[in-house]
Amino acid sequence: MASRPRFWLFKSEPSAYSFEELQRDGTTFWDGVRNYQARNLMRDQMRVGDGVLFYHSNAKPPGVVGLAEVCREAYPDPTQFEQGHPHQDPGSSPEDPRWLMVDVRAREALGRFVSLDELKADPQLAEMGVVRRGNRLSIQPVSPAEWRRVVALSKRKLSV
DNA sequence: GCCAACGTTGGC
DNA sequence: GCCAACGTTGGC
Repeated sequence: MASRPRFWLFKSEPSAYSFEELQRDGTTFWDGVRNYQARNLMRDQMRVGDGVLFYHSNAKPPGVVGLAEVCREAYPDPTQFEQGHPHQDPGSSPEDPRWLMVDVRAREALGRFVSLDELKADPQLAEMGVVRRGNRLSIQPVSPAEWRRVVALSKRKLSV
């Protein structure tokens, strides 16, 4: 079988669920993904132990705040069946669930916050999904080199 | 608040 | 199957 991604970037709006909350909770279920591409990545590629860059979107500034890992593989997202839930999907049924989620567990916070500006400015990260304009995918594969680079940046003093 | 990017929906 | 309309994302 071909190699699969072992690292991911998960976007979350900190006003909805922040990395600090994940650290407090320890683990959480990643409900609410309603995009087929992101669902397929979870279903087909994501495995327990995969690394997760926790990214704060719609934040000031946006950027990567911490590390986490997948701790349970894809299973049905119950919110799709909840009456009146904002993520309810009347077209999905428990017999054939359309939407899945994984569980994630907090690892450590990064040495420091690595902003989107800094990711964009780094030539080694030019191919990273999150720096590309218009990329709205909330779950993205990250290469091993990109993972190492982001972690390395977080351990380095911010050059001004 | 603006708006570009992009996914989804539905008429045809 | 095309594509215009619409809704959402998310940086700025």
